Amino acid sequence: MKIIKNELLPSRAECAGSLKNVLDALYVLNGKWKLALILSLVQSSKRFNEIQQELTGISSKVLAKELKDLEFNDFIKRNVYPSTPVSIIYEATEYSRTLKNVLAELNTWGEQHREKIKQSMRRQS
Amino acid sequence: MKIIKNELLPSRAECAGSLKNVLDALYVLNGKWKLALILSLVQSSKRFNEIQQELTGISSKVLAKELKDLEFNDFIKRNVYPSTPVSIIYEATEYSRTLKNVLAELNTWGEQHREKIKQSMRRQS
DNA sequence: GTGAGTACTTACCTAAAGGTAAGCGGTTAC
DNA sequence: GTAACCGCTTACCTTTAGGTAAGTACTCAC
Repeated sequence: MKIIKNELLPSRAECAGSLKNVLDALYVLNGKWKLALILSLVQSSKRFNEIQQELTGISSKVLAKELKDLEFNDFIKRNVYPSTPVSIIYEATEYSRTLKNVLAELNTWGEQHREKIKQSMRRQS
Repeated sequence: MKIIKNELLPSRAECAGSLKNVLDALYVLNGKWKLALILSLVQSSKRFNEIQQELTGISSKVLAKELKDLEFNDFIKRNVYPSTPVSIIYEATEYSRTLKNVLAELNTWGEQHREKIKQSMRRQS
């Protein structure tokens, strides 16, 4: 196999750049729950138990950990309202809204993907 | 805190739906390398060693596993060319190209995010 | 004071992800 | 023959994610 080298092509550096960008994005957005959690709070602010009900399957331990992590990374804000009893509301920050397009695309793709899986299951049976 | 229930709001079901979509998408695209690997092969078909060089840090074991996984899920195709010695070229399928928008958004966001991190590092020092 | 709800924390455990290093079967170049 | 390159595989080990179950500190309703 011949490999044609063309150092003048601008694509090489661009490709490496986009690869790095995606890798960097994945680094903060990793894990099973992070993006779903951000999406949930972008849709509306919620309390701990409300989130746990919406993200069925997440344990309180993992939820607490992820919330701390997201707060540390400036994706969400933890608001304590001094009512009696105190209510704690988690809300998405402006920064997490910069993920709007990413989330929208993942939403679209996830829907299509589920359709595809369904159809390949039908074909199998 | 008063919770105003409004079952007529269409958003509730839509939110749950988009959450499910995102969760489904993340289910197949999980892991440290999967999306980067797809991106790399969407940009151009490559051989095993070429991929390993581009995704600096990935071990041959993990790369082999991820490639098998992605092939099984129809994201990539493994082509064996019977030249001497045989050359094995991995290429992205049409299906992996449906991730184009997702990857583009992750690319954009990842770049912005790195900028943000850089600036907050400067502020700290 | 008993039970329930809120927002967690803690201890414990398992499974999976992922890394290291070595090897292997083939080919090719010297 | 031997060294090197390709495309992996294997054995081994560490780290991490993530789950379970219980508990805690507080408040409120009854």
